[in-house]
Amino acid sequence: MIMERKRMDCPALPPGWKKEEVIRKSGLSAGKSDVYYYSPTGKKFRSKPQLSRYLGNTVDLGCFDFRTGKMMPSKLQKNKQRLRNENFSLFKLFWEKRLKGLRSSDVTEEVLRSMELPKGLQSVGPATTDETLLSAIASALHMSSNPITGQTSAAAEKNPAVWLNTSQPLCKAFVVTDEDIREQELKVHQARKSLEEALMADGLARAAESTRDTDI
Amino acid sequence: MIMERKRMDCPALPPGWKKEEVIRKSGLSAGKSDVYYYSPTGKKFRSKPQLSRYLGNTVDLGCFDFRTGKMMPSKLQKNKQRLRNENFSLFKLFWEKRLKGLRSSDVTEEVLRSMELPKGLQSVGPATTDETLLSAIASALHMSSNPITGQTSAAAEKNPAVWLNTSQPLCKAFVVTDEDIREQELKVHQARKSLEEALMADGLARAAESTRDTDI
DNA sequence: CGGAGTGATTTA
DNA sequence: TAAATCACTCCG
Repeated sequence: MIMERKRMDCPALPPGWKKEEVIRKSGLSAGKSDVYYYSPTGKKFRSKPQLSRYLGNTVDLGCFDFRTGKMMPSKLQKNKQRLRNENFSLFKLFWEKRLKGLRSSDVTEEVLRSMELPKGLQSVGPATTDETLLSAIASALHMSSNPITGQTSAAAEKNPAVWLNTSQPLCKAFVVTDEDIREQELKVHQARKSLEEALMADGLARAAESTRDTDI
Repeated sequence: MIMERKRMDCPALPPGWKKEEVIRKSGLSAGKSDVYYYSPTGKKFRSKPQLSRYLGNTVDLGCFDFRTGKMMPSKLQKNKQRLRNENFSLFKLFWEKRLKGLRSSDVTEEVLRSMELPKGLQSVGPATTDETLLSAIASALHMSSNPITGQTSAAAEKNPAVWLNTSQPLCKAFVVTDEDIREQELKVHQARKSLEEALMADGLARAAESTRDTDI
């Protein structure tokens, strides 16, 4: 008599959490298994996202392998990398959109309002802090002194957050006159200068310099 | 209003087949797209190999480009090359397996039974003939006088037909004594000699020489 | 348990 | 490196 559907203790989770593995008996996926977790109160969890939402910051599931129920340190590196990339892309989308809409007359006001980061930026991953994002901002301000061609891939339109050419701002490829160039450069310069001032005034630039993620 | 996820007719396939392109919306691969095909009965196909297996010899997908859904005559040359290589690898898989199981006492009998090629060898690609395979056999008998290391890739286990190191026989990397080597060499020599005799006796060697694929 | 959507792996 | 295939997750 085989004992299936047994709820096992799961040392990687807080005391009282149980893990269960159920083998599929028929169909195309016969032989595959589903893994479930049960909270101390008996609530059932069917996926890692569901588990993460429930546990929140009380447990870091970054390197938790849902299927085995064990911590896999190897996963940590990949997750960190992925989160950083997502943050960075989101930041650029956000920032370039801001710059694009600026006119020189309202740069300062705009920059100040920019300090409220959009929801998407704030909610990416449990380990994400405003500090990390601002660090990215500070970095980005100093890294591009190259020719600007704009985004050439059509994919950028559909999914700008990921498909941006990371060395180019968010705008389509364009043809411009010399006057256009001067005008645009002025706007960008003013916008950047104002942002830097705003950052300094707020003490945020310092925070950005001393972030824990030093390997960006 | 953008129309996504629309199943389009695909003129390159038989009537009733549809093609669909779906853009990935999130995650690391956001912005990339997946192409699917649907048979007249609604079955979904997610890759060219899967499609090929289903259509078998009823449609020649040699120059079919899965992503665009169109026939690309330029692909033909490459495919011919690839098919030949696959045939060749399949042959070696087959033959080395035969040799591996031989004992010197039953070499001749084994060789004669080997003339029935296994199904996998006979059904690869619409243009494949026994003649082509026998040509490959004849070639292979005379081309390898190199050090033998065996197959080192773990992938060879899963997909031997394609992933064989084409300069090495089908066996795992091994450690052997001098005696092992002499014993094995004897077996291989005898097996090859017997095969050559069998080929000659059956008139197959001639067929192998005059195959249409002269550019192997 | 199915299957669309996405990650992971392998290949050219 | 990017593209193609394959495997898996996750939620209905």
